Amino acid sequence: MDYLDALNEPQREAVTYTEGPLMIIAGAGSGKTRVLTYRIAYLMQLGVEPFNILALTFTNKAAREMRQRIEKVVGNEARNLWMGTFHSVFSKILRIEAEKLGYTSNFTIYDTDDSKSLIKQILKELNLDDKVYKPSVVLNRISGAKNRLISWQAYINNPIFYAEDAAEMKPEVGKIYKTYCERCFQANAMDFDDLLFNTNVLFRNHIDVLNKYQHKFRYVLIDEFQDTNLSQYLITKKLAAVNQNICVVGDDAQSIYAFRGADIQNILNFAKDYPDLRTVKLEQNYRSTKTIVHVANKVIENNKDQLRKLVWTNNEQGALIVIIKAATDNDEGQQVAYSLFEEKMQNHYHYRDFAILYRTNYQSRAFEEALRKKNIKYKVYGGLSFYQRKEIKDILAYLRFVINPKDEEAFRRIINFPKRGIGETTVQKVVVAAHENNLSLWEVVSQASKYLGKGRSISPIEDFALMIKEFQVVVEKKDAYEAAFHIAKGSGLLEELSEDETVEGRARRENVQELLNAIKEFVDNPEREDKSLIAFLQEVALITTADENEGKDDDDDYVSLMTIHSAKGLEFKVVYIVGLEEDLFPSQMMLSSRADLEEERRLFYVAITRAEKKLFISYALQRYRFGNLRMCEPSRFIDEIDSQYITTENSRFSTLQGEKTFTSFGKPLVREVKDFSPNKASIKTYPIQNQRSMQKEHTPSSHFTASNPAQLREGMKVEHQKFGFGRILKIDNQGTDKRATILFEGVGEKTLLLSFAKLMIVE
DNA sequence: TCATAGCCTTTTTTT
DNA sequence: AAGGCTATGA
Repeated sequence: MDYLDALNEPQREAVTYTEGPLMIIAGAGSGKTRVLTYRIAYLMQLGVEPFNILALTFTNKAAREMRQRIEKVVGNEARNLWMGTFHSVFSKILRIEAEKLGYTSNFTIYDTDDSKSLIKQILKELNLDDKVYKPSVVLNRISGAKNRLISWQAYINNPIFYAEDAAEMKPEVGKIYKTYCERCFQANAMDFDDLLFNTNVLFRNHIDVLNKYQHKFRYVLIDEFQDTNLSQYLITKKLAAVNQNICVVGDDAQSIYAFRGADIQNILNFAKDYPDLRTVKLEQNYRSTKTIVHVANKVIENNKDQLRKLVWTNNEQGALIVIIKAATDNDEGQQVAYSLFEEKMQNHYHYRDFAILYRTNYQSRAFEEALRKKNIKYKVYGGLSFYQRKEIKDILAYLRFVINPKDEEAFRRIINFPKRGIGETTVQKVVVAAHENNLSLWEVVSQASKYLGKGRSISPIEDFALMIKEFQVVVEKKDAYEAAFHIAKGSGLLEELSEDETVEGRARRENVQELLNAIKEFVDNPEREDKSLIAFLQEVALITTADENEGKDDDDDYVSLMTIHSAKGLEFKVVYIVGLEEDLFPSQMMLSSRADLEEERRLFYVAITRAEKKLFISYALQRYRFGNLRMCEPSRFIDEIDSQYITTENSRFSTLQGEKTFTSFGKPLVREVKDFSPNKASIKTYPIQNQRSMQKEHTPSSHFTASNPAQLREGMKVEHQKFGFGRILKIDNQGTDKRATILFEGVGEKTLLLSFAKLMIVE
């Protein structure tokens, strides 16, 4: 245990104080992961069996990394630790105990899309307007209730909730909640929140089960405690009730998931639940320069709700924080790319030492373009996950349905895809028959002649039922990979894709192949005990973008582009926090819905503290948002930074002042910057040839329509700002809109509205 | 049942 | 800018 010598005093205590409740307040960069790793290793070296330790992390990735690090200290015994996210650990337990709750162990996990589509379905049935009851808003409300352990029964019986909903003109939310839960149950499905909610129900109603796990998990650890919700906290509290060996690690200053039900009060109130709680504060930062630590502290000081602690460091003073002012979002991209390259050259850094962090995913575009132009390798994290792609979801839906034929969302997805002549009317008939006879959709479909009588639509339905039954036999007999391959082929999905010879089509086929490979890997992994298709589907349902394509790159030297949320837990030598504009960061949603900005500020704090050596902050004065150009004001957060730590010397912004000719999209433009004081900047850009628009006042625009739509003809080669080169396949002329279907190289077909499309004729 | 023109909405972060 | 939804006609 010589690793103890390398730790500072509070760190050592955090590792070795093993008996009784412990709270570790770990400031940013204070060596939290190290402490957690050693703590678990230490426990094991004291003789605690790995299967008696439960460690809950925030992401699957964090769990995997920690397991590897522990393995380095204690060897492959670490494999037997119970370690993972709340959702993954308790979905496994629920699978074992499913019958006790009236589910079967092959239950489906509904993702957010499934939940939303089910809500849409329910709205239709209840005759409610989905513009008033926006599915995402309704789901949020339901999710919030579940996370606070408010059942639909409690919700309906509580006049306060009804009043709240009525005040928002949505009095029927309670009814939707009820129906939603009933339908999930009928479908033998749980959504993300159910995994936690039902675990609570299980432990409440089945004391014997609770006892079993209480004795099994002698030591419980929770990482990122500030981001747990009430439902999660109560689970762990119950589990730790016997042994009282609960250790939570967190930092209230980094609580950034309130929108998902995380409750910062959990960490603020923890001491009340455990009077003999031991608290350890890790306040020495080993990651960042003095400048960065100072600035971070200063920013977070503006929040009222917090535990007292002072993060400090012995590291060097370090460089000042550089503010980059840009004219437009594209200019911001270029300046950041330029600065990043300079920084790399001057300091002999690698690309992997850099991160560009933004508030929303769509902001990545400008940076991708600029980096690509400079031949800088980058990787965008987040956005659309592999498992959210249509072709993947289609296959998964087939697999889900074969495993759990009650899965209504999967049913709706596959019943007529690939097309087999079962339209909406027929599906409606099935639904009605199912309701009348109190059966599941599958029960009706599998005995179609009995419940649907005669009719034109009956034979395709019978064919469908036969196909699924055959798949079920295959799943029984073969391993997960062979079964999945058989289903992909037998369903007609592979054939459907094989007809598509566009670039996109080929990419889809590759994705399907990759999914099949993933299943094969799953089956071939010797460390895995449960190789069933059910196990695979459960794991896949809980995979997030942060967990994907680990170590699949031949070359891992690239700049990381991601949202601030997904940057939590990571560190980079040089960090660019971009898009620091009012309405964007802090987000407009926060500005309008809540008076205080504390969570947005914590988000800024998290972003700042990712940086080790140097921090850049950038903002643009004009930006495309929701399809149109807006003027932006610099974020109030910039003003909150201690001005003695700021420099703007690197900014190229001053060079934009006055009139300047530059090119955009191949054409020369004049840009005129009149006034660039932060609050009143005005920038105009116009095409140089167009004399008339130069004389006229017009809306500021950094782009212009390069081609008159009237000049476009089918067969022409064109260039689009975003999609690159393409050829016009077809122009539709009817109606008020003109649009063109264009095949873009490497992108596939896009249909664009010509009055908006920024197309340039190439030949 | 299916394809499509035209209209309408979107408008944050993610297990 | 782009995707979803609906009415319409084949």
